[in-house]
Amino acid sequence: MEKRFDPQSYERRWQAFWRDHHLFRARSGADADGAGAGRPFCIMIPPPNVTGKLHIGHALQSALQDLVVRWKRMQGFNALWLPGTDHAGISTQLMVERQLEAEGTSRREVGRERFEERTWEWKHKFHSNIRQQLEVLGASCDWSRERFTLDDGLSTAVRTAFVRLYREGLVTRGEYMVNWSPALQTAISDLEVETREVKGKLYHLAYPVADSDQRLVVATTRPETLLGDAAVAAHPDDPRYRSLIGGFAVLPILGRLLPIVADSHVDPQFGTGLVKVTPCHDPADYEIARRHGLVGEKVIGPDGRMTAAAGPDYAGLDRYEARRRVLERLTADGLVVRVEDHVHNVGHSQRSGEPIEPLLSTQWFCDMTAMAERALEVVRTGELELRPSSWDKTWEHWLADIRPWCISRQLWWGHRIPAWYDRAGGCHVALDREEAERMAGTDELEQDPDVLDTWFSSGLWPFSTLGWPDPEAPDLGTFYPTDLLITGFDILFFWVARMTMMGLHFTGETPFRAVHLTGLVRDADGEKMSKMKGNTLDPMDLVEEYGADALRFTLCALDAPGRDIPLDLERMAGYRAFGNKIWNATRFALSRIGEAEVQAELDLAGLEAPERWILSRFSRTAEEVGARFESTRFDEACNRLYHFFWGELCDWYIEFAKPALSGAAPRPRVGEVLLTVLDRSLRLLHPVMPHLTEELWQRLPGISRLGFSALAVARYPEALAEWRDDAAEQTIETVIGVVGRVRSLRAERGLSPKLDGRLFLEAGEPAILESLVGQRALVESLTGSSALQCGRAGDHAIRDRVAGIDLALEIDLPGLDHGEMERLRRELERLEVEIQSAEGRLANPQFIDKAPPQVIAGNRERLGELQERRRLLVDQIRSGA
RNA sequence: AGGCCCGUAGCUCAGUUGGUUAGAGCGCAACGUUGACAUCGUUGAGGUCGGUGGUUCGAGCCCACUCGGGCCUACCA
Repeated sequence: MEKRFDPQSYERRWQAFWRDHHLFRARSGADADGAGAGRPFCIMIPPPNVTGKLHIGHALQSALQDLVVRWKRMQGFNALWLPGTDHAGISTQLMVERQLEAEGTSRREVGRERFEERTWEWKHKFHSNIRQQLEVLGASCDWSRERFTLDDGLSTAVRTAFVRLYREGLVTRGEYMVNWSPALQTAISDLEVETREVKGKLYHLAYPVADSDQRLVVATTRPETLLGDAAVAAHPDDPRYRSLIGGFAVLPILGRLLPIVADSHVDPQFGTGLVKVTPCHDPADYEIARRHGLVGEKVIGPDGRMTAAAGPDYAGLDRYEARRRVLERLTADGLVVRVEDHVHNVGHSQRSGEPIEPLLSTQWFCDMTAMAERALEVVRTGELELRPSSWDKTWEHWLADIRPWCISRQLWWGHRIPAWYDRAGGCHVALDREEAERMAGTDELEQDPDVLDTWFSSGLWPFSTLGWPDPEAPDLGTFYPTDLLITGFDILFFWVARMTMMGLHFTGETPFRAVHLTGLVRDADGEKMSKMKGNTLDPMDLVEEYGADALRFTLCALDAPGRDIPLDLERMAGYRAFGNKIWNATRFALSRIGEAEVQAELDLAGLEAPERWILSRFSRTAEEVGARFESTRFDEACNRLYHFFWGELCDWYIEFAKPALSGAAPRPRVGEVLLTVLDRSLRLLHPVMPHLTEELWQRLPGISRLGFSALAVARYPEALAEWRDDAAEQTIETVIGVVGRVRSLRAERGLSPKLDGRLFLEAGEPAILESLVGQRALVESLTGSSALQCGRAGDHAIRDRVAGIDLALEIDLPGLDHGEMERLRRELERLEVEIQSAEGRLANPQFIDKAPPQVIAGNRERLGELQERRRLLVDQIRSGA
């Protein structure tokens, strides 16, 4: 076996092996019902945007999903991890537009049809990228079931869903205030708006009162919208303006008369207590205007420029240029009373970054209230579990106050809205054009030019990918509802909530039983990764440097619930070293076990304590790891795997095995046990480190008789009651305690490990002493001592007490020097403090009265041990002095 | 404005239903290498758990207040 541990040398090979043997293909329909098919288990991938390459967040989620699906598969489940990609309307369109721009043309110039072709070409190119990257990570997806949100099946699902919602009256078309992105030239949903704090100005502007020489001062951050004002409003109880209500103000520049109205939305404390009302360009003003039956002018167009309604001086100007001009004019007219600095929140387009423009616009909306009600309920009842549950309140908060979802986008890349208009303006919503023509009674129809919000199709993902709306679809019957969703908290509302609502609405069931929400991957300093900062890590680079398994282990081990993930490369190097450890432990075993083979069933009869100990520890570990996988505590599962393999199997058991394997102190079937534990350990680790474990497992002698074609489909280990052995654990724990203490004693005194020492067990419970003597060979070899015996050592021996045993190390050494004396005195002081506190506690009648008996007994035992150590220490100091 | 999360060793983080002796990895120090692994081994130093008060026989863990950091939701022009 190669001495060097080199993940690059085998990772791709096993990916190809798994793929070529179709090990990850799930069974459905009649095939899944057959004997031995296993219960179905399904995870849907959060489909990455087809535009890009995978980032580290994808790597995290893929590592976790793959862990779960591999684990379930090894448990005998008919496990499906369904992969796919999302067409990602806006970002894909932007990329292709950028490409066209580089070619000196534009989407409008090439036309819709050609543009869509170009985008499909783009899609094909990047799509294979993503698939390949997932494979490099070791993802055990069922590629035969791969889906794309724009493929035929999913498009049918999207149209079906839209038509049904329309016929149910939940999807409607109408003119409302929407978030408009002037850069993208499309409406966007509330979720795609990100509020940022902006340092701006608050302008106090004077509006003359009609038929009076009075002036009203309004405060606004957006003077340019004045051109579209429809009123001036004050709070009804504001005494300053009460007398003016019902009168009129004169709109500066344009000279229009504006009614002065009372509306309780106005905050008398803010600004001047007077608001200019611009119904078409401010959501709050829109509401005020609606309440008072006012209409306003649209003075800003979809392109962010002023419209003709703004008057000839401003028409065609950019909104910010118009602001400057309006201010100039007002200043000249002496109407700018005051300008204050003002920090306020402004909505920005998440995609394109520019301030969004609230605009009155005709769009398609989906009423979410009823669906949200059910989504709330399933979390309340536990039918759907959010992990960690701290997200429950956020879920409540958002869903309880949900507003209509603007689902139409003025884009070209996406699902075209299945609505057709006849010449008379009649709207026909249908599954396809033919149906629409039948409904309209004419073929002179024009399809709505808009497409649907990308998240509309993503919202159907858990069932559209399985064949919905076909009720007979075999995959749907077998795998829906799915079991677990693993995704980032950042798309809880965008995606998880919408899938839940749509799933409940269309299938009557929650699309998954649990959602595991991951944090954000940050750099080692906890900074958010961003291209701007240049601190991004490309998972493919990390695979190259550390191997996919180390990357996976790191990501899984850092996935603590409700926390972001600080990705520390030193830590990843540590887990690569863990791989090296596993590699070398296996290499050691293979070189020393002679004819031994892995056993399917281990005969426990006649095994000695070290063997019984490691089997018992393994069984316990398997139980703990399984429980933590089940509860998606991947961090804890990984820590246990790490500590078992390194801290127990390598640090102790292999050391115990050495004298036995070398023949110095033979024990029955030690090679067999070592190999079998190794086999089971590799299985246990496989879901996290699939490549390394497969590579090593395939080399173990005897695996061909286990009946598995690969580790990836071997049986996952479970806790075995017959492997549990408390007596062996107790014995070996004592050995470990004694060995550790003797090593400390030597190290503290600076005694070379080569100096032979004679180890005496001076006192202790006879049974424990006996079991320890039974492990004489181990204790001697691990402490560098000889002649382990019960009995009294010479006066100058070093003495200590551990695990109820008084031990003494007799070694030919010079007397204690001053420094060592000091150290012993400090140790004594420390002991005194602890003894005092333990005594105090035990002397407290209330403690004795109320604490549970085990706690009291534990304290007593500990006090005894402390007192005994004190006695030995005092002796030591006396004899040294 | 409302909600959520975090503050534990030099760094990054664990710490289950409160049980008295707070853990890990990395880093650091000393020692160790012909026989699995220097991507290693052994030993060690280092925290009183952001602060204050409370509940309790007992608090890192529960409660209140408070300071600091982060995030989300929200139409104050």
